[in-house]
Amino acid sequence: MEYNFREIEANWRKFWAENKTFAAKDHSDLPKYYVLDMFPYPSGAGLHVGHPLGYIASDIFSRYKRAQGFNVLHPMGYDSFGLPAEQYAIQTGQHPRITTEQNVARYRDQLDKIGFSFDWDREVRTSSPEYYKWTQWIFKQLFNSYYDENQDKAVSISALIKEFEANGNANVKATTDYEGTFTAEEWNAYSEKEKEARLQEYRLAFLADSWVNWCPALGTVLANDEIVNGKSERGNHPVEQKLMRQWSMRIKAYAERLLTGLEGLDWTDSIKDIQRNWIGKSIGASVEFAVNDSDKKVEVFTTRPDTIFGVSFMVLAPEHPFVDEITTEEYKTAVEEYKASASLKSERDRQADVKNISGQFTGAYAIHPFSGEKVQIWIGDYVLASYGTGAVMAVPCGDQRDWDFAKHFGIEIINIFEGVDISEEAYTEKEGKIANSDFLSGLTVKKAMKRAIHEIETRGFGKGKTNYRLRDAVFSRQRYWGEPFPVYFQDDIPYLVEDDKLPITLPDVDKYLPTEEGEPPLARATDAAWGDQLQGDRMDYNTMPGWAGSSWYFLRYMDPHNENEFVSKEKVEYWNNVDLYIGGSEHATGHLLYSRFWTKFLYDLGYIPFDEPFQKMINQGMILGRSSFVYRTDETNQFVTSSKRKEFKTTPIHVDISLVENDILDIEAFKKSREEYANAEFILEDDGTYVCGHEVEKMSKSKYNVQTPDELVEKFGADTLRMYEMFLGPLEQSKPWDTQGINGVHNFLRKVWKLVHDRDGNITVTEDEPTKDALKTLHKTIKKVGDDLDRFSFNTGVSNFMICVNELSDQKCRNKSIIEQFVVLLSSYAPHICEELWVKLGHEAGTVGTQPFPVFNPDHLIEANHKYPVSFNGKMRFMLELPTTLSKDEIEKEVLAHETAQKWLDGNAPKKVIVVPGKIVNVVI
RNA sequence: GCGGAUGUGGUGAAAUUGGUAGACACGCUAGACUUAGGAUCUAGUGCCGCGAGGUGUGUGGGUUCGAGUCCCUCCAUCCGCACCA
Repeated sequence: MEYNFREIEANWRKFWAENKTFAAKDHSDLPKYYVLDMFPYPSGAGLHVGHPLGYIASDIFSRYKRAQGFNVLHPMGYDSFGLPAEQYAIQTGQHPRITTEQNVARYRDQLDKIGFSFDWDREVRTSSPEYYKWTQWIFKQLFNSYYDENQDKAVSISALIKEFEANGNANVKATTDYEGTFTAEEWNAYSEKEKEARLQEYRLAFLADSWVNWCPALGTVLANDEIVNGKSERGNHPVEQKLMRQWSMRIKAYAERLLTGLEGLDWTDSIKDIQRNWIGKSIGASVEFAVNDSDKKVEVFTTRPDTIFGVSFMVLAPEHPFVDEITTEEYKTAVEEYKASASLKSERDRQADVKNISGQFTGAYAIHPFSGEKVQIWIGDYVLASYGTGAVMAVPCGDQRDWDFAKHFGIEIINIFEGVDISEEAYTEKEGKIANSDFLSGLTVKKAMKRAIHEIETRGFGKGKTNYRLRDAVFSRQRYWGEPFPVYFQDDIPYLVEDDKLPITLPDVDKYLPTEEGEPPLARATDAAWGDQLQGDRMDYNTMPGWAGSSWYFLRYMDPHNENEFVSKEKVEYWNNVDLYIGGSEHATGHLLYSRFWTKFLYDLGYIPFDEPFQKMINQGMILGRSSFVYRTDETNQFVTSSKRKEFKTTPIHVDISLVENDILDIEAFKKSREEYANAEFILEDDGTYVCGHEVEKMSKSKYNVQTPDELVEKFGADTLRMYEMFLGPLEQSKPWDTQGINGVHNFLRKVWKLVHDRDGNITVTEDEPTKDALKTLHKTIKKVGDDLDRFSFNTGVSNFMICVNELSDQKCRNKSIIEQFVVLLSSYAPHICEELWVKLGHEAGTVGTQPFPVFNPDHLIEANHKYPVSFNGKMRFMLELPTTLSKDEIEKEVLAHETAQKWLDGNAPKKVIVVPGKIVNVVI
């Protein structure tokens, strides 16, 4: 009887679903292990073979952990709010909910076919009201909180209001955009609107007029991480800066904790570096420079306060608010012109155009706070308005950009470094000694920094300061298919909807487009559509961004049906954070940063007992497509086979990979595939076949190189697909998809089947004592497979199974106990066939997954002899089998006595002989 | 420019602490068998050479009895950041 994978797999899928074999228990004496996949956006295209790669790895690992005696949480869900469903709705008028449901059903069907051990009773969908009720609830907590820098955590805003009422903001140290001070009397005299406006500057979720990335083509604002090279990540549309009243998240408050928290995480260095870079911490000082003949003070941020005596001019960003006020009459026109030309350049152009030095003197002077000397104030577009204070103190001797600027405009360059030549370029090393700098002269850079900050602080014109590049995250989108805000407006003041009114569900609209006035689609909803959800003058028309729902979904899996809390304390305390997270690295600055932020926030409020969501993370590589090409002649419209294409002028054309097998084109199918090919002519290989060319590219519909898991499951079975995806190479690496090798893996499973069956399907296992060889093979495999799983080396795991089966087959092993343990070992990789064989070997159905992982016994690997590779000067010359009991000297004697050794020695005595018992022998001559 | 990752046969790759480079698989070559099946079996397959042998892990150097692995140099590819003060 042949290995009938179709029947076997269908049966076991049904069995697992009916028996809820993989349901995770919320209460258990077993230790817990939480394995999580990044949940997918259910797109209309369905899954291709690249998507399940990580899911297969995490599934194997989950099954392995179960075998090791862990209570494993391994859930799956859908990040089901998003743009494609909405774009489709705009085109067709079909509600995105319907599209989404269809796509989810398709995904589920595809996932089910691969035999994952997900606990489907815990499925979450970010677009379901039961789920986004709690996304809205978390938003409310953020709105109701501010960041207290004294306690270094988020605290309820009501505490802040009390403090304002009692003492104003004099004693408050909070993360805020508000820089002024007010007394209790002033606060209490504020109108409600004024109070709320002030509070907005403290809340962690707040409404503010801010410069946002507006994408006209998508009709919405975007967060910084949603912009790649100045274009929208989705659709590659242009993005412009626009001042808009938007919801934002004060993620800046968590900058330091997001940075230091990385240290304890088992993530790749590259992702950690990307996050560090994104947060962009720099330590230095803020210093005020008084403007001559003015009461204005220009604040600058510098990382090199030690070089303050090297300041020979200052540069403001052209957009700096002081520019107009300080510019002297004489320079008004020139400054205006410069500002105008700078504003014409987009941020991106300004960044691209690094080599062109430009700037304009304002006519104004600043007073150096220490020397009291007058320094020129310039404007220049190399200073960015959005970073630091939008102004720099220019130290040309120590900063290359300042040096270039000074050279270009002929400004004095003061050298404050001892024994360093700065005539050709600036000295940017943070080493050496400071000179020519009053009280800093003679100090090392390090000491001078401390001293400078100390002096700046004691003399009262600045303070030590840490700056972050991380910007607050824009949190509203002008879209339909997202979470509505639990917010209504009364007299333009935002109010939160009460908890018992949550969720605020999406109202129906007539069109999924902005209104004529440019309001978001939700503004189209009639009062009737809002129903009794409507409060105040109007509801908030924005929806939340894609990352809202995904920032906390890993918590909901722990308690997915809880109607009273987002997660119960008891359950989150048991499951704790994610032990292993598998997903792509493309979320480095988006999802992975925002989840960490929300986790820390919920931790601060005492709702969860951990402040990092994902302890260990593995980023799987991308699976690339292997495109096939036919070559059409430019003039005669013939198709030329690959080897002869150089004889003609041809254009390569993508051909659907389903029409190609082993690079050979199915000519008849090709002719039928498109009308224009129906009468195509071919120039063939000499053997009469048409051979296609190929190239490795990203998998995409337009390149006709998409391989779906469905067809492979149909052809070879899920177990083969699972093992083949793992066999392709290391999980983290990107690799091309190539179906050619899948036969090898399929044959392996057939060999496994044949270990247990004869040709007629009879079970052939014997119950005698296992042979030494079989025990050695098995235990070698137990050790290697276990070690490989522990280091997530899934590809070498597959090789080890193959080696094991090859050896057992060679040994004609039919021993039941050996085969049973092998089946248990293999069951995490190929669960269907192993369940089937397990039952055939006489065990209860569905229990192979709960068998303990086989225990490695090193005794079985002990050998009487070792085959020593004997090298001369490091080059292996021959093998010599010797008893392992021999001493070093005895080994040396045996080796040198060997006739091949005599040949290589050629009568000479060896200079030295290195013997590593049980390993190698090396003779030096 | 800065930071990170990766470079090994025709292909995907392996080599976990420095110890037989290329396991395992694909592909290919030759043969066997035939209940013609995406079957199985045998032998071979890094490169050069009939062979003995030589040579070989991106380049060049170093440490070592011994280097894919450790150190230095350079090159290529990919990813992230980039006038960040």
